[in-house]
Amino acid sequence: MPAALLSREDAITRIAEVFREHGFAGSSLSAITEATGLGKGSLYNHFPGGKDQMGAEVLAHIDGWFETQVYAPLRQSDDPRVAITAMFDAVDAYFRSGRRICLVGAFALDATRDRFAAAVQGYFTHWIDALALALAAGGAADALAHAHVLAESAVAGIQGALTLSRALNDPAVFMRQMQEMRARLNAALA
Amino acid sequence: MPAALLSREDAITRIAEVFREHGFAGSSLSAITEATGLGKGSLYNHFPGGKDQMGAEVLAHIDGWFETQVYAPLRQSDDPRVAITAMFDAVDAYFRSGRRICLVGAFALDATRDRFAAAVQGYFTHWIDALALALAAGGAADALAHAHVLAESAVAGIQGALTLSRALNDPAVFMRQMQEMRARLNAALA
DNA sequence: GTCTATAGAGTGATAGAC
DNA sequence: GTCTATCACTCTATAGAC
Repeated sequence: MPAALLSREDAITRIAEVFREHGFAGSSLSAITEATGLGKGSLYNHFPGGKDQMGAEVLAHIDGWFETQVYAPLRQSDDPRVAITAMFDAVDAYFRSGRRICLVGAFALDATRDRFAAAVQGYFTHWIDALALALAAGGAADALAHAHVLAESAVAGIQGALTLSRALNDPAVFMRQMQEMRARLNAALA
Repeated sequence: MPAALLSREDAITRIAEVFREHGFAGSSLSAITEATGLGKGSLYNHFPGGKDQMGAEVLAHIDGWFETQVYAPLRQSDDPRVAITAMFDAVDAYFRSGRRICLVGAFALDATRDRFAAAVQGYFTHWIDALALALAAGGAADALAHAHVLAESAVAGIQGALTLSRALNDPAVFMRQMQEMRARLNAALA
């Protein structure tokens, strides 16, 4: 077997960047061949299901990253304050301080959501639930009742800050809002 | 000359709904002809600039609505608390309690932003500035300094709640988060 | 020979422009 | 409705590893 020019993972991350830039519907196969350097034959060899399979695998790859880097630490940590700080550090790195959008959030907004409904829903529920667990463990004021709503507002705030940063073409918006959000969550931890 | 079957404004709002559902890149002219009942010839008669012009006019229409229903009241009101309540009522009505996305936010996320950069940026800066003005007038704690950051976080929270609501297919997320946001802003008003 | 990865011409369908 | 360009995708062919 000849050496692959690109590992499967490399191909997936490059395809993800095409989706980020043009959206799912706006990403043509020729843009994908250009970004990956793979011809159509190679692409269909790796992803017989075509664009839909590429979308699904990109989402699975993102989910894998968040699962190990964000959700699991939130669920397992002894010290919620440390876990939440680590979450924001990971989020800042992943979204390049607001210069990179959330592909799952972008997929959620149009009909693309319906093709990947389970993955899109899973991404956000896992995130919110893991964060709520950490907040509740930290004993947020009337903890269990409010932790889920607070976690929801944090995840929504992150998504909105990404949207705003990109709309205004200003990463400072994201950085500023993440600063605020860190403070809000820390304040909730008694 | 036969009577138009659809006013220009009706056509624009129907085109907007197509964009909301499929995104800009994913909206085909045939989907637009179907939604408007206008043939391709009629569409190019009304919008010689094609899809780009449709996008621009849809954004202008949205901006007009927000200018009169949201921004102007925020700027002009004597009572910031009343103005902010009115803003959330308008937002809730416009976004149908989370069942409808923000098209400007959706456009912001992919390459569509670059086609309409000024409109996208204007929508959010006008919103944030108007809300910051109301918050500062209401004497938010160390008012002028923090009002803009707080306004930014409110607009980001709205955008994120819309994303989350649609991702989870649950309007309750949006309604819950708007409730929280109303309380947060009211608390900031001394 | 089989199998995997490559490339790309060629398919019908459909895109946006007019 | 007509146009051409481009779409997602198929198919054939090639290379080299076993």
